[in-house]
Amino acid sequence: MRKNPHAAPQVRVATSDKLLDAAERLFAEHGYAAVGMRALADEAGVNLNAATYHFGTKEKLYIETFMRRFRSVSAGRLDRLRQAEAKARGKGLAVETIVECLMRPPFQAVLDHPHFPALLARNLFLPPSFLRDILEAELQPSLEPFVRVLSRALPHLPPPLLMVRLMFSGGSLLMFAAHQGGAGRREKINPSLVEVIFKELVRFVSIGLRAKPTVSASDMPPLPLPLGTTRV
Amino acid sequence: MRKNPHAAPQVRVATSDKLLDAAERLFAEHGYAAVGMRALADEAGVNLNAATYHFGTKEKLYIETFMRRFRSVSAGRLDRLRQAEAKARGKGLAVETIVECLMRPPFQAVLDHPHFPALLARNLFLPPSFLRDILEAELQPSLEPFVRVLSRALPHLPPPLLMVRLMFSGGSLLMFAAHQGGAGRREKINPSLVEVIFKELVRFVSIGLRAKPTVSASDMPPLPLPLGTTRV
DNA sequence: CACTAGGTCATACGTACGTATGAAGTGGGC
DNA sequence: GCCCACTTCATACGTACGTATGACCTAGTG
Repeated sequence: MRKNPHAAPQVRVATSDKLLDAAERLFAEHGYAAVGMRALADEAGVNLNAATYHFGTKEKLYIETFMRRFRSVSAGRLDRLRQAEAKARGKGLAVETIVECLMRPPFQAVLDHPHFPALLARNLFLPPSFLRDILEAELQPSLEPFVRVLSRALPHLPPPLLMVRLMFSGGSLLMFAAHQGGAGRREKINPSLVEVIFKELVRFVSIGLRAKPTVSASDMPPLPLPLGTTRV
Repeated sequence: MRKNPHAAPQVRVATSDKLLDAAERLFAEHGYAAVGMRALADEAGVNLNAATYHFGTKEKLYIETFMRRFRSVSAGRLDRLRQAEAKARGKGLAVETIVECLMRPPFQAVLDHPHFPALLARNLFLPPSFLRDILEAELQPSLEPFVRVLSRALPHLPPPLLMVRLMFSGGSLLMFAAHQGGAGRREKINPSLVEVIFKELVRFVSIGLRAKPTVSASDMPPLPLPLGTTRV
């Protein structure tokens, strides 16, 4: 039972949510292996056994911690893209528009959730092994539509080169996230500047994507989609 | 004793080097906290106590593991920059030249040492707390000369904007490294393509750096050097 | 009221951790 | 041949880990 419907509705947070929030803080800061169940329980203010009860194992808690944010970013991206396509009414989308759809949701999440950036960098760059297949399975379909519309917007860019440049673009976003992220003592970027930086990011990436290719398609064999996670 | 001193001098690797190599493999793959001293000793084929004897603590071994690669990359960068400056004989350097000096050494290290990319991504994005100050102290002086020559090459770019774009650029490199890195089952990029990709990286970054700024210097307060490590 | 299911609790299990200790082995210089 | 500093070894210490167990508490339901 969660809450007496007649009592004053003073915020009564479910134990599992307390755990997810605490896990986000600690896992983002220190990584999966460095955080123990006792530290998690203490941070959440719940019993040691609560995590096992609600999530089964530490691994499942970790996965859920990341996935609840990841899913909402993916959904936001596809939403924006669909809206932009509806608005364009069949005409092709501009590169800037596509890049904005791609980058705004994670960028916003970085600003909304102070620990999301580290969580993102941790799991996109160097996920623990048990997360990799799960992540890849979620990542691929959420990116495929963007690759599709981008190759329409950039018909002269050989697809493998598009992939490489998208990889670079993702790195730029992730680097901002990593820099912005965390609760450490490094000064964050002035909040009034983040919109400027976002526009710069979109610009930096769009210009790079649009650069005239120096190699022809025939010089470049197809590449696997290079946007997934590092396989370490 | 392992070997007759009169026998053929089949490679006799020092224990401390065996440990550093094993540590590079394991730490890169799994991270600091996830690797135990026993796993390290086994991987290196040495006694459990060897790491403590040669390095003092696990933390010091980790630091040395990363720093021996990091130092050589930093030195390579400064070497190249100095050579380019000597060659230019006082004339300013082209952005492409500077970017090439900056990116070639880490790029080469990524190709030479299969575990360097993961090590790099791990420690630049999400270093364990005990590494942060050490890393920052080494990073700052090795990057300052590049910032200096870049602001000369891009006099119309407000310095804070240069910083932001350098952050994006570092992300692009790191993303390539992270993707290339690791011994996992993800297929690596075809070796014959890496030079093409490097040229693309330099091009992508140089074009982005050179883009005409959309904000004026006055709209942008100075930013701290945003190239260091994430503070999580 | 008793019963039940969902949730929380203290406690304990076996294992693995990083490090310390001191003995044993090693090769170079005399 | 012997000494010596250096290195390697087996073993053990105390602590922390992830998880399991079963008692207890707390509504909601008849």
